[in-house]
Amino acid sequence: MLSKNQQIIFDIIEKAKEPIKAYSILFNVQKKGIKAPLQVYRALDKLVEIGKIHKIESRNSFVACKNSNCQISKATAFSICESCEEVSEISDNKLSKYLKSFQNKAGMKFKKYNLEFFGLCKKCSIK
Amino acid sequence: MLSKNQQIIFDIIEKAKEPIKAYSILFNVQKKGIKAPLQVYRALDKLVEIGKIHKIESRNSFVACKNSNCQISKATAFSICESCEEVSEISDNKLSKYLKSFQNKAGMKFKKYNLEFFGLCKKCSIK
DNA sequence: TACATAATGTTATAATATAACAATAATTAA
DNA sequence: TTAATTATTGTTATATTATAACATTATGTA
Ligand SMILES: [Zn+2]
Ligand SMILES: [Zn+2]
Ligand SMILES: [Zn+2]
Ligand SMILES: [Zn+2]
Repeated sequence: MLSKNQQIIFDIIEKAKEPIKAYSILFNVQKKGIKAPLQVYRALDKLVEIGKIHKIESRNSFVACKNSNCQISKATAFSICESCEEVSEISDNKLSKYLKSFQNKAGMKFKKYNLEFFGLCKKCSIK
Repeated sequence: MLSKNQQIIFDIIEKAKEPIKAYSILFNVQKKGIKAPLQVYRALDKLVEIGKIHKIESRNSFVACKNSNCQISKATAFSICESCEEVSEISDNKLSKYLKSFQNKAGMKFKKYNLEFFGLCKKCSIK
């Protein structure tokens, strides 16, 4: 169960349909009484922790999770268009299976990963 | 060929042997006459562009490239210890081959990717 | 030379994120 | 159901990361 602030902030992110930044969220929720950056960041931290949202690290922005399984596994993959900045979450069983079981040469076993692909989306590659 | 500032900043990063942050670099190069953040960020941008260094996006820090091939391909993968923050660049042909050729369902072809694995390094997993 | 491009220097400011402390709400254990 | 514990909230101040704008100098090239 999400707390009041968590729910407010999650709703904004989910409605956004595109990555949204913390201070843009803040601007959007000020009418609902959330006035300080920290209130936003705390909710974001929690939402990331429970897998309801993901942070797009290269863009410092946040999106709602579109899958069901990464809530547990913290295995995230995104495609990012370098022209229009469209971001979409990749859901590919083969890819996630491969990466989840990946072990590096030092024998380090990983608990989670984040993968960001960059390129041009369909629309932008036509232009 | 690196310019004067680029070389100074690259040397710092290479010597560091661990990810280093922009303002930490700035502190280290002030005795050499580089006084402003922008001077550091411009050199960093260029060094990232030519593949001499990589940015660890989840940590806002920079490391020298340990491979030879990602200078061209911009295909980067790192393992990050969540306890001691040790970062190492992964060099795994099978992995990079797989990811370079990855296509998502929308048929989007990618020019580059960045992958960050998180877990506990050998040392930290013993404790 | 003259033109273009890349790099530098400098000041100011924008954007992103956390520290520290106090109060309140929700959960759990006795 | 009271007490203890944990999670959440509110608030102010500040730290950290990054870029805008403009002027100047160096380097490469026709
Ligand atoms: Zn997800
Ligand atoms: Zn696009
Ligand atoms: Zn590299
Ligand atoms: Zn470690």
